[in-house]
Amino acid sequence: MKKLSREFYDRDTTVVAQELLGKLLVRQAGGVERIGRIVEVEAYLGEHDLAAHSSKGLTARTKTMFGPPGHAYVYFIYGMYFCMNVVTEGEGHASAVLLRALEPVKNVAGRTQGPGLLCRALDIDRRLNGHDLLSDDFHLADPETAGRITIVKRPRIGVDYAKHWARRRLRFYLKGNPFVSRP
DNA sequence: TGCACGATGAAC
DNA sequence: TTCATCGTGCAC
Repeated sequence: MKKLSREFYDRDTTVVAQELLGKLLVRQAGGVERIGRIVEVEAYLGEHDLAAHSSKGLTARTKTMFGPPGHAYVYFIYGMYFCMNVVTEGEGHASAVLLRALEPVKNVAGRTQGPGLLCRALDIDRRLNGHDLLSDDFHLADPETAGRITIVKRPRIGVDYAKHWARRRLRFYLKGNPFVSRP
């Protein structure tokens, strides 16, 4: 189980998003190591992408997205949930990949089908915004047990306000996986 | 300084 | 389809 490198994240966001499928999210908190396999993601392609928070420009909230790759962008939404992203590409590109669903692997209690639920299950909240994903307590890893997978491409969820960007198929998930939030 | 609304999830 | 619940961005 090898930790993903900085270089992995510093590439085209649609490529990183698809390659994240099947990877492991590792979170250590309170002496417990929790692990989930990524089965659904969405790519957010920078300042031009009207669905991306970074389309508002550099603000206190979007600061992490504008930062270096390989860091977590965690935000609070609808007054009750947190969502976790992985920052991609070079500093200033303001792109990221939203983790939408996990398949439980180790010490995962509660459901993980959806961005808000997976954060709750893995104890991910605002404290982890900007956290380096090459750290020991919070990172992604390669399971190195690669099997054949088929990737399904669909429009992103909940971004109908984003004009033509709403139509683009930037949501990726593992075909047939029962933990995908909205197959 | 106020206010509309959101990269959600659950209930009805 | 409605609602819980609050931070963010933008209008005033």
